[in-house]
Amino acid sequence: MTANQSVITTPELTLRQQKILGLVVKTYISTATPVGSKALLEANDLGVSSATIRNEMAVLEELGYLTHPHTSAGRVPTDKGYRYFVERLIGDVELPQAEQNMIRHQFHQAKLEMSQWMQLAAAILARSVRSAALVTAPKVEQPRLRHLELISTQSQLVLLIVVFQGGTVRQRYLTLKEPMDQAALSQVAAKINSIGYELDAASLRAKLTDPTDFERDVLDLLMELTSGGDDVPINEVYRDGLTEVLQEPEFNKRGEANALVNAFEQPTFLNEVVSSPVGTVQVVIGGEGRWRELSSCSMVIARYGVEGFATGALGVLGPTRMPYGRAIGTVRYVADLMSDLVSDLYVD
Amino acid sequence: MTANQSVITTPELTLRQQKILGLVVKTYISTATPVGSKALLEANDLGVSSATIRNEMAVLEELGYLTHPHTSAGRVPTDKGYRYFVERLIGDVELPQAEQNMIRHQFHQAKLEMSQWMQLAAAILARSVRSAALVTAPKVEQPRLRHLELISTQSQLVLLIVVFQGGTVRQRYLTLKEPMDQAALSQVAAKINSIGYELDAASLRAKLTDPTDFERDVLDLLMELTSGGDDVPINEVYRDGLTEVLQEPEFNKRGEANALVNAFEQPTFLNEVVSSPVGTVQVVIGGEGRWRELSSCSMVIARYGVEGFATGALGVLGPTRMPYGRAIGTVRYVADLMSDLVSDLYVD
DNA sequence: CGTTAGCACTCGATGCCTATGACTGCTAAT
DNA sequence: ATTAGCAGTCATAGGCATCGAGTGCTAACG
Repeated sequence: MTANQSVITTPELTLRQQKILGLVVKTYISTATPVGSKALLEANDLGVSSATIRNEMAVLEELGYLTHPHTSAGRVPTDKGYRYFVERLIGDVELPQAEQNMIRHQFHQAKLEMSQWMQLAAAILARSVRSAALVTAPKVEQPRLRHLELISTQSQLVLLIVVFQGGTVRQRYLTLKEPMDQAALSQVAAKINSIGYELDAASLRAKLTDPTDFERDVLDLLMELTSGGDDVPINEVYRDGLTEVLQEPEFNKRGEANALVNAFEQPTFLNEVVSSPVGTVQVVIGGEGRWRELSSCSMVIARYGVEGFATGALGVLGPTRMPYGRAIGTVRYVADLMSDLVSDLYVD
Repeated sequence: MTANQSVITTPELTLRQQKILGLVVKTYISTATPVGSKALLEANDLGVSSATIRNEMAVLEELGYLTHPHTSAGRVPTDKGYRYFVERLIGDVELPQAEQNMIRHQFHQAKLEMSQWMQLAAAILARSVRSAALVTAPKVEQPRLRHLELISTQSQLVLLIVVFQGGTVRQRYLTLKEPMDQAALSQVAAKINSIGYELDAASLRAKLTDPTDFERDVLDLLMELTSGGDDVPINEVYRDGLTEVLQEPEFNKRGEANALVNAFEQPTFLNEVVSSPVGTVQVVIGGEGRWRELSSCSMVIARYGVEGFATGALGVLGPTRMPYGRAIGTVRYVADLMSDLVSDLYVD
């Protein structure tokens, strides 16, 4: 293997350049300061002098993988550099067995409740990757009715509670056009329960012939609740680790910190991931594509759950200077764990 | 009324001192820079010269109501100064009618769902006070059973869903010691539903004679869910406005910002308020008492709901340099609104 | 031709100095 | 009791020299 021979399908980078790029990325990720040729040489055993490294770095800069903050500073990876690192140089990202066990153990110890698991998942992601973590609740695709309850409150207000197959519960209040007592409400509920058991809202509507006005209202509400629509439960998001990630030096600057906090509070970017299949981990570096504001942030996200049945999203949000290996490994492992849980619990 | 005659029961401060203290607090709150004697004089029509104001300020400083960041700077209120301001000088804190209407209007426009109202309450608080807002879900004291559902999933796991009077829903998974099919589960659920309707968990246990092992497990879980215990739904907290409040100049310093973000993510201070009755607004300045870390933060919090039945907490968290008048007025108004909602919906 | 030693150069960071000016605190006069 | 006047204080900002990490270039080397 000669020096300028390239691996895989990367005609433009020599092996040595790859090695140097990888080392720069790794060093910068762990030290947070621009890395110079000399420092790189001292910490790692490359067979060459600092001058050679400087030359290679200059080439890597010309190719767009590295930059300089200013003339007399060391090199810093560009987004393209990180991207190359993630795609080709990162190697094995699987979590060590010991950590996998630890995580699995924590899940087994938690109380048997979805919300606890999601909170736990967020905590694990945050601590393991040292970044902000987000987990959304799994969303059932075609929820089938399990049980419906109509509860009268005062002032012509009725509380509707629906339990769907798999245990999703939704509730909503409903105003009555004319008063009804609890007995009448229970009767309607019983009727819908018997007709609609294990049906989705559309089938239920088709099957319920000649509904009263009130029954029609209830059905409309059911449709609305199951279609999802715009009321995607933005609150059903579990978060952790914001404090820790704000410690990172890149968030000294006011603007960067704000962009991060904003994204964390309004994680619209999680919708990005809906297009990808369950099980694949997506890496967005420096707010590629849209997400201009997140220029100094990266995210590693994945969907979890059972495709076509119930899926959610989870991931981490941190500086571009993120430990991508750990992040990808942890996100993948936790997503797989959560998928198993969903498959155990929701699919019956 | 002579100049050194005091109002109410404040023997130590003359009227003029009160006026000056009030002006200093107000000016500092709106400008965020230490206020000097001259600036104070120019903006307000006091009948005296700057030298007199300086003398009075020196007295106020000696009494502990004001400080100096350094010799050549203007005055800044101390926590004691803010406290005095809030207790005695603040005057009318009721929101103007127009704002009340606007807020009420927004509540009427929202979808009829408790979670939406809480999110809305947080949003209104955050925007109106320009600080971070927190709202916790109302917690029912002695929840009575409305409906219980047992749903079999694979792998000897049962999902238990309970609907309580008033619409609170809790769910939890339960492991079976030996397999049971859905029919058997439904039978148990039906039995508990018929016996326990409108009972609290303790009464239900008393009434259910000779329970099977599985029934006992279900009852234990019910007790655990209703006693609240340590699993106070820390996730059932609605938040808003963190981004905005982080813009305030006091959070330029890393440490202060972190303390705030921490408190916002883990709002243990909301437990502080459980001792106070519904309807009273509590003001904690500069992390008085415990909350040492929150030395540059203040909070204005209140409980809402129906005493002894279902109550939650809400409030705002911001810099000590907080518009206390608006904060108290808004928190009170929103808390009252939420109390009305709870009373309409939960009490039947 | 790739590699290397050596060296001039760049530029942020640091420290020191000197205004500048906003305020105070004091004193003496009113 | 109040006020005008003034000396004194101290954070802030700008100017300037120093330092040093790190680069880019050139010439020499194998």
